Amino acid sequence: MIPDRPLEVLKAIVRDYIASKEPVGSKSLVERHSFGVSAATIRNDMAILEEEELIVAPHTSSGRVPTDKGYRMFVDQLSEVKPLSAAEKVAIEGFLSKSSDLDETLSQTVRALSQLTNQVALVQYPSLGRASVRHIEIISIDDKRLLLMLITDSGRIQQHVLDIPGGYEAGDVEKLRNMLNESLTGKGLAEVSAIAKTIAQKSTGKIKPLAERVTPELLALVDANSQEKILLAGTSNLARREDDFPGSISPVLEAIEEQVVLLKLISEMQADQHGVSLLIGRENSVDALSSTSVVISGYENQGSEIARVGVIGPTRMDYSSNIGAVRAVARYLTKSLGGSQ
Amino acid sequence: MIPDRPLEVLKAIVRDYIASKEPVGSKSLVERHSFGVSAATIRNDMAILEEEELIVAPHTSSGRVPTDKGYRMFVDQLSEVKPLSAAEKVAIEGFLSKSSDLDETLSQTVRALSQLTNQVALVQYPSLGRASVRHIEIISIDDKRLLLMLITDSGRIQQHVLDIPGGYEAGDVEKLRNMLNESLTGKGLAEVSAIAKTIAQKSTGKIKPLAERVTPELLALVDANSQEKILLAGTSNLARREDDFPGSISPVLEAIEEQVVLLKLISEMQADQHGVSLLIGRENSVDALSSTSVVISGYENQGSEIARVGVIGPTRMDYSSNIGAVRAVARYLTKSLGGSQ
DNA sequence: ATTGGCACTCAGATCCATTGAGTGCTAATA
DNA sequence: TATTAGCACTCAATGGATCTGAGTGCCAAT
Repeated sequence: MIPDRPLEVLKAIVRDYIASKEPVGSKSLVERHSFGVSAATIRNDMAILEEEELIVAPHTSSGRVPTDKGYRMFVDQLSEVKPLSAAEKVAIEGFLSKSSDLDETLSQTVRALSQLTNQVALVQYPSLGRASVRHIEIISIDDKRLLLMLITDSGRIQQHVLDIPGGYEAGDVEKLRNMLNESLTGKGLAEVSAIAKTIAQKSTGKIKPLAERVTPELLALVDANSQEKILLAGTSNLARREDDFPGSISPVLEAIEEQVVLLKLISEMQADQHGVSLLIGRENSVDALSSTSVVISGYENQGSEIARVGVIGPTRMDYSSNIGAVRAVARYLTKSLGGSQ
Repeated sequence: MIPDRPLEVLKAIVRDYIASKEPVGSKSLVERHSFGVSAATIRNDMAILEEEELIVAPHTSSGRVPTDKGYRMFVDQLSEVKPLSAAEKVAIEGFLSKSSDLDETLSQTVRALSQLTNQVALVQYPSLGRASVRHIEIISIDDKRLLLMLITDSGRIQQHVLDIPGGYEAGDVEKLRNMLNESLTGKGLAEVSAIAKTIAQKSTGKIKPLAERVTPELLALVDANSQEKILLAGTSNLARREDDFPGSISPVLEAIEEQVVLLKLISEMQADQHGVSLLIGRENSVDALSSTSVVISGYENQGSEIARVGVIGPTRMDYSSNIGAVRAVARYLTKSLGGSQ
């Protein structure tokens, strides 16, 4: 479709623009790269690119800037992404090796990724989807309160404090816990709801009131667990890129803080050839994010993809290194979760 | 010290400046407020205020702007703060009544506060200081892994997954848990360290290796618990106030994301007459925050102050309503924690 | 102590000329 | 046919120069 040299010109324009943040013109292009042709020829090529809407001129007589479509073609042409430096690898490993607690692992991961990329980093909590119950625990706190815990095989732990106004007996709690674990351990979260209800109904005698108090809370925990959640880090990195945003950054920050929106966005994305998924500029459906790009990869727990991790930044970002970093972090995360979780 | 009318003039200047964001001059002052004197007289008063460094002129011939010292005098003169509207009260109660889980309560509180004030809101997790062990739990996850939990009386729950490469026996775990709870429940966190070590030493036979594996992790949990932690919400509210900051907001955002700095800042603050503590502009020691003010109040759990909650925003903020909101939220939080935690 | 009057200041808006990077087009060239 | 040199043209950005008006400080009068 598009001849060879013009394509090279496009790549050069993207790279120069990312580096310099100035619209790039034919002359500076020929002197920075060795195309072996004159500026006039480059201009002809640029005319082709403009025809294809891959680049655009901010004003009649000035250099060109890549369009979303231009960036898209650029990344699709990327044959290899920038690998992490040894130092960066060490840094990630150091971050991730410290902990085997899911909360901590994720929060360290997201911080590491944001420092690595100088962008806003995000990580999605493992979603319930295929998660199942690993263990249910009921702990006595004092004579009128219990702590109910749900542990899923994705490593997520959720707890809730229950008031039992009438008090309870230790033996009953023990029995209920055993009942719950026997019937629920290993079951998918989706099944829990139905099973738990029958337990409440089937239980008899002294246990019944306790069961009827506990099971609804258990369901609430399952629900809370299915509420997808995102962890953010490095919001100020966006602010530092202030002038990459027309008008003000504030709507962008708002949109990013809006979990629901972000979740929808990243859950619709599908990995491409590099194991990462990209949305560039207006390719995403959120208006406030029309001048940002999102780089996402999935991470896995025990072989099945469970959630995503990535960065979000101005369209004018260094795609190559960001893709590399996101991919690497996703891999380390998978490794770290598979190993000790 | 400062005569009556000039003081009134100062208040008017602060209020007008907060509302209009423009330096305020003598003429607009006399027409917006009824001082019963002429502009020239106001000018004389303003000269006094300027002499006292309560106001300052951005450039030789323009209106005046309050200095940090001016804001300080203004808030110290505040006899009453703006009470919350009925709707706002309902909103807070709705937010807080939903949950008895500490994590959730705090995260909802901080979100509520940020929406109420349109500022960045922050809440400090209950600090260990006077916290003590409520319960220690060890849960079997599978045959090679245990989940260790520490629950403090401030309601904070901390957990960690332990690999036990050699496996373990259920009975041993049971015994160890009982030992730990007997000797540690009710003890202050500071004491835990010493006691736990003697347990590891005193334990004999089969339990010893397990105890030696578990107690260090328990200490690590205590340490993690003593790491103070802050929850933030509404960062984008700062961005919306962009032009209240000279240069760029990005260093401000960075400073706010720096937990250590913030913690130091708020832990040094002491409540004043309104039950709130204020730092205005350069009164705080963090350079990047020199054009922000911090409004903080303490909240309590079972009668003793345990941590703080507040907002941070541009010096040019509506002190009256922010103080009101922070104070109210702190009270609701205390109530909510005292009641169900 | 307060006020009207007045000369003075200075940030910000408006207008204008200049500059220069960059373009599109054309005619010549390989 | 693809490339190139040359040239006229465009237009954002820059830097005065000028104007305006809100606001001041000060003084003499009340």
